[in-house]
Amino acid sequence: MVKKKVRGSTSGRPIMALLDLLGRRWVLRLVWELREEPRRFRELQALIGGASPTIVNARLRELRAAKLVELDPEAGYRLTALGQELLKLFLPLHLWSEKWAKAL
Amino acid sequence: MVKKKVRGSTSGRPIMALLDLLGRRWVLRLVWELREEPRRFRELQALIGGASPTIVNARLRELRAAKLVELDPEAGYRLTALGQELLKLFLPLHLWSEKWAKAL
DNA sequence: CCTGTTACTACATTTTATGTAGCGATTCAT
DNA sequence: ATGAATCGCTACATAAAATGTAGTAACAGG
Repeated sequence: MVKKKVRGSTSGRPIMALLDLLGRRWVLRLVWELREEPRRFRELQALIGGASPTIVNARLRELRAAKLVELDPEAGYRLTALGQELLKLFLPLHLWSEKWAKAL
Repeated sequence: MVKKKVRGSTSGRPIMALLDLLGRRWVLRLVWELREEPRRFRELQALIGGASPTIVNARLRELRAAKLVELDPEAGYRLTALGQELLKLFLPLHLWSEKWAKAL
């Protein structure tokens, strides 16, 4: 069992590694935009609002390394089983964000 | 009811604004480190691994603007009621991250 | 061969974060 | 009243990360 070092995570605690990964620019948006169906590289790039291909590719590579996303040449990028589990944990955010917006 | 424009969010959809806010560097970590008790500025800075005071202050200001965090001069920085609600949604991540780490 | 699509890379410019020092206010002991 | 300690926070030069634009290589169909 190999432990990979992740940016900003000195502890090796999974939660820290996860928060670090998810806290990188565009990562949450990428996962979110993959919630319904597989997406092509350019499609994904457009959906998240036109981030540079450089960074889209870098993030997708990180997400693939984390086994949350995979690339099917036929269909495009999509969430792995693991990625879908993570997404499910995030779904309550959608509803809550509406409440939050009203409170602002 | 005023809608604030948030970086990367052209839609005005709360979920996008939220994902954008949470996706900024150190934000998830800051919220996480406030999960148990109020923390002082420097204490918080140390807990998240020594980010520069410049950026810690910038993020805390954003979190205060978002009404997720507040500063009590007596006790330090702490989550607002809203912030605590958000944290509760994140708690399942802790357990899941252990499973995820094993899958890597 | 030409055209279009795919994912992706190169690289100069711009934006963001870091690291270090220090400020102004407050509290507390001498 | 003076000096030390702590508080949140700012200034600013350096370093790292993201952007924007162009372009590459691989493949498909006409």
